Amino acid sequence: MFKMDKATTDRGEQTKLAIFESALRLFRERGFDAATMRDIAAQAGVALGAAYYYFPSKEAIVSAYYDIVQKEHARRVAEALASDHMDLRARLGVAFHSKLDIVQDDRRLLGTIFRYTGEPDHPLSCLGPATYETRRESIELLEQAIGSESLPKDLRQLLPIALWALQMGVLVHFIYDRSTHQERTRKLVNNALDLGVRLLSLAKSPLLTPVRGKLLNVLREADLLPSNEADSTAHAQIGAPLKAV
Amino acid sequence: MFKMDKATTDRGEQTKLAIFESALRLFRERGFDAATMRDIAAQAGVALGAAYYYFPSKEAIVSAYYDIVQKEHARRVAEALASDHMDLRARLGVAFHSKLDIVQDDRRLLGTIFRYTGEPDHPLSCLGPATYETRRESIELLEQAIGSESLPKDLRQLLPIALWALQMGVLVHFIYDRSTHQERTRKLVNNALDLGVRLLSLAKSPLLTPVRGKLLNVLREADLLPSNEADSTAHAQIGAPLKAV
DNA sequence: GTCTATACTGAGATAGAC
DNA sequence: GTCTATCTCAGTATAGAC
Repeated sequence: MFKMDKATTDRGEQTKLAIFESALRLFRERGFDAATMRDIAAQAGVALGAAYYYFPSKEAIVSAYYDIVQKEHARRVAEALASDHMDLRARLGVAFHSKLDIVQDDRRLLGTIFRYTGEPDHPLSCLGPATYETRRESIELLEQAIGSESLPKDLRQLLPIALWALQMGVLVHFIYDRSTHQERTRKLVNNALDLGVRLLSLAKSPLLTPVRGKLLNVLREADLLPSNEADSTAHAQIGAPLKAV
Repeated sequence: MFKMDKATTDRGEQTKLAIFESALRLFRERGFDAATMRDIAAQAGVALGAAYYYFPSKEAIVSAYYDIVQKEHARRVAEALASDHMDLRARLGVAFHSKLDIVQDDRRLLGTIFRYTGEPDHPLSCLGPATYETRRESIELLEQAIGSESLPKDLRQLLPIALWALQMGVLVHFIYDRSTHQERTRKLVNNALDLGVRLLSLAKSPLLTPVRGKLLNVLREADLLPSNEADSTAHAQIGAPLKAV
């Protein structure tokens, strides 16, 4: 399941993988904070320095984990979309549920993703410029799931980002969900998508074009959507999910 | 402006206040991470242990700060609502902007509020059970701002929580906002409230009663709203903003 | 380039003396 | 209530083996 990259030699790759897997094992057993870098290195059979040689910080390991989750997510969604012909609701269901399937056993680990939400300049800030690329891939995956559904232009721009926001919310709910196998979150996803698809049909109505326009303007002014004209000014980053700086 | 509580003696209160103010000063100067507990204690003229006697952790100081912010917020909103007769839009404007006024100079500090978002059991998790009381007060304040506006029962239940969620989002935007004096966030608040109040009139339409019902059900099933019948089962906490355990 | 071994710093947090 | 001493652990530094 796990394939790491960027270790230049074959042996390096082996070592990096060993460190990564040792870390994951300890994170799952004891939680992120209780697992020390020294234990991780020891369990992987390498010296402390080796761990830091491959991962600049403990959080970087979680970050690598999340990258792998994202890749696996993309793979599963692409596979599912290719094989079957599904309607929008079903395609979104696949996108949302497959994500949860992947992280099902790592909820505590997933939580650390949010640790730097409030620190825009931190390299691991989940809304910051440094994680722009990850965010973009995540949104593009949802665009794929939307596919060629017939939509007015404004909704086509809005929907992927709205879904991304929903997905972030779902992940938070997932982390807090104490029901067995997080069935509540699963239900939330299903209900939210059912309702969302229904609201989408409503929202498509030409009667609501002006309201949609207003909404888009609000989001654009807040940099939560890219503005249409090419503008070179650098603004806030939280949003600007489509902007790199 | 700052009044702390729970220091048993008068001298204790003095010390606690000194530590708190020293901490705030250093947080503002250097940021949360760069300000060490040792510096805070030194600046307050006490030993390290004294600082930990009054605040179990560095984050707890921020937590205390946020409690004070909340009290000040309640004061200002109550004052404004008492003096003038404003419409809903204006009242909500006061609620949202006065909050931003209070934290205007402490954006970096505010960010640490979100540090434990992903750790449900942490005492400072901003969505966890441990901060339930703070959350409830915050929602109640927004209920006051809604006041006696005529609303269908379901919207009356939904609106305060929706506004609270909006406020959290606004705070995140505020932290990431690089525009001068965070004027973008101010605009976002104004635009969002304009649009929101307009959508609210639309949403009140009896035609939409079934859709509203569906929405409420989704949220209730996810424990994002308290269920109507008294149920004794303890569920997820993220939501259940009205539940304590 | 890939590591080991070891030592060191800094800072959050705690124990126990007073 | 307050201080001093101490602990733990992330992270850095360095020097060198292969």
